[in-house]
Amino acid sequence: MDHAKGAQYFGCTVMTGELAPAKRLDAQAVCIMVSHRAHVNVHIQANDGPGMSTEPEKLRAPNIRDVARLAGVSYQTVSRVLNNSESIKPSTRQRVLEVIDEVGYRPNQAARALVTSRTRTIGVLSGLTSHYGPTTAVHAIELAAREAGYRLSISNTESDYESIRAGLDQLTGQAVEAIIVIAPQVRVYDAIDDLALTLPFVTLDSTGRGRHHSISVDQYAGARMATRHLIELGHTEIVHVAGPQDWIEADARMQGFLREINDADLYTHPPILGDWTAQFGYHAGRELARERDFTAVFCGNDQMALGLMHAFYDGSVSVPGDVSVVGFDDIPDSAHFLPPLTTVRQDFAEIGRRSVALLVRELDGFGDADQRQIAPEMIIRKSTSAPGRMPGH
Amino acid sequence: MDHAKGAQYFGCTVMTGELAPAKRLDAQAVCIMVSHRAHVNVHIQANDGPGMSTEPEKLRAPNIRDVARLAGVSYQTVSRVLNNSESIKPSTRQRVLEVIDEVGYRPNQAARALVTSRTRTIGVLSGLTSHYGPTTAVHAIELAAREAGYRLSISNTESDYESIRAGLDQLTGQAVEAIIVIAPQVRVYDAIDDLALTLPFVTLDSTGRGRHHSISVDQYAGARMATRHLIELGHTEIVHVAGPQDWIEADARMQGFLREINDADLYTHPPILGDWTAQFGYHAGRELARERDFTAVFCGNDQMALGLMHAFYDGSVSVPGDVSVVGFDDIPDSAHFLPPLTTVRQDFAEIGRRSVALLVRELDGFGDADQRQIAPEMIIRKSTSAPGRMPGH
DNA sequence: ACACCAAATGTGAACGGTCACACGCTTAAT
DNA sequence: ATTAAGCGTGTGACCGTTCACATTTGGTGT
Repeated sequence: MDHAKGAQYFGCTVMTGELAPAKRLDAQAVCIMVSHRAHVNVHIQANDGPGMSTEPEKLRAPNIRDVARLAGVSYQTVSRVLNNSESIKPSTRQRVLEVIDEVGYRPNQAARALVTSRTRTIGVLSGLTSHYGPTTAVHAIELAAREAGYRLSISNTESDYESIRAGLDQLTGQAVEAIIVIAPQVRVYDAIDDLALTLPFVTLDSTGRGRHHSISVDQYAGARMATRHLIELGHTEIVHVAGPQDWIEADARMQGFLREINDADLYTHPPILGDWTAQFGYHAGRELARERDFTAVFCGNDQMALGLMHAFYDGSVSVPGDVSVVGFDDIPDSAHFLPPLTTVRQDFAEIGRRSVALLVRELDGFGDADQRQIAPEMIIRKSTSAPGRMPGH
Repeated sequence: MDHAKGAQYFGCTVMTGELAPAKRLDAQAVCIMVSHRAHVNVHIQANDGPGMSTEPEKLRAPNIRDVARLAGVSYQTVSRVLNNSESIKPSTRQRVLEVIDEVGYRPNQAARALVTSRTRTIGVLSGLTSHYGPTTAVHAIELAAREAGYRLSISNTESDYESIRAGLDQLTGQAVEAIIVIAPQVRVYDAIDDLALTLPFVTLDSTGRGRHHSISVDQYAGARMATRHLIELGHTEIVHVAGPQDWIEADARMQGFLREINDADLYTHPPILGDWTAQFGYHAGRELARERDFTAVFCGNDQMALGLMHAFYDGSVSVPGDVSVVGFDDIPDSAHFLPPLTTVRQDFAEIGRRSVALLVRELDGFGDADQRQIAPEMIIRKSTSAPGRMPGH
């Protein structure tokens, strides 16, 4: 015999009469009341949507036992229907589903999580979420996760160690089942190590350093492609405007650049370390426009290339007439820069999708996980040409 | 007397000997075992971080009762400490906190949500999450929500009714306590109405239509500012390249434009309806470059302005020499377009913050909620000048 | 008619917290 | 001395679901 106080059902208080204050009506009595109430409820619902908003009393959403009573089965049977159990007679399943639909029953995720200790949540630790790359990846991740029956918990972070650690802490505190790290900074690894993270996680970087999973577009290869493109056009004096030193991607791109320069036996201009912004690109461009001891610039991303070209325009340095410029990322706008930017495209959405696939396979034990490195693609537009030649139009 | 099977504590199986298979050790016995285990655990932890990863058995995280036993208090006392209850002796609190720290206890959110029926989650329904505006807003929302002790659940959506409805459905299914809608499309309202949404929600649009909360930068005013700027420069033939018709913001901007044109008694060029992308702006620009029956263009956003200027460049239409161009949003890159774009800045982060503040006040009953409309700001750069005048440099 | 097996369904406990209330111990007021 | 009030703490029930196991049902072989 189970107990309760007040016994509110679908917003209707059922008085318990002579019973002690903390006693619930016995099962039979409730059953009768409930049938009645449910009937009323169905009517309300017809005019009023699934909510029971018009009832004045504090309302209570229907639960699995309510459904069970109305369908004339046990709560366990309802649970089995919800979990697509094999051993349910089709007619029973049908009836239960009808009731579920009728009363607008939604399973309580918290209760489910509590007993299964599975939250079906993937945590995303992301830095610079307002930039194109991370943003696109997160979007793809959300879609893929939903597809696989997971939800997302996103934690934005600054690049300092404390913030990263706090972010990870927040996620684990929410009992996420896996983590995707899109804050590809060196310090992330320290934080992960320090927390002795035991759940599956993926980082979206290209180094493959450490024994953890990582999925990414091959930054190193992309940088080599970009640099080789310039070399093949005939450039021998190439400057690299790089991303922040503590970003893994920035480092990988710089390594690719240096390798290619080295292989071609060219003079190595010291790279300029930037912060990914167009603003920085502009400042760098102002400086560079003064020197002019180069004929091409490889920028760590498209935004910096944009700022750079702006500064070159202001300084009457023609692109690509005087100087060729290559970017990285291929953000949607870069096709419309002036001149349209030659750049290296990376498929952010794809890495998002793959990282989810990988984690889901780890968590649920099935699904496909493909190879890890994704090839970048060289997009040749109008910001590059052979050195010394005037622009195409 | 409470019961359990197998009684695993911190990953160590405690054999129950003669007891029936489903009986837990009595409290006293567990207490002893636990003290021992906890001791071991503390040692492990010192080398190994808070996790108990090295234990071979299936592990179980410490719960409130484990903490209570180790601290020599009841679980209720621990609960009170967790919830910052007033009536706890400082020394007791201290002791409990020490144990919590020692064993690395984290409260189980699912259990808490189950009993309180509060998830402390705010749902975000967002369309086009990869665009600058929504993205920036979401980022700010995440920060503000975390600040206020809420987490986010994000659902991305297409612009069709079914997708919007599915998104809302997903969020309510997760029992979010409130919803922020950043998919400011007309159909959103239909979906909201149809679902008879009973929880607090905010839309980030400027119409203030309906009786719900909405927080936004005043799009209408912004569009008027932009248009007036052109008029004041002396333009009389102004074209508007608008956003998609079903976007509330696009409509508001168009209304502002039309109003200003009307007030100045100018000829009304029929607006061109676009899709926010630079690509569309380019196509529109190709067409417009052919006509040339105007001297200025007001674009619904910066991206379209970018594409437009690209097309103008290709068509040898000088900006601002032949045609002035104004954008909307002031994305970070627009200061480095060629020419740098005159545009209307709106503070996406601020609307994100305010919407959270509003909801938190509604949910928790305190906090400050400021006025709803936020003033946009006119940013004058180099893409506008008086008609017929040659570009500034 | 019988036991017997599989399929379909039901029962009790548990998950890890919070809430309402009860209880014991001081201290101040009668 | 007796009672009242209040602080600090403990107890039992409950939130809504799933799990392990128990029980019923219907069909079959002998």
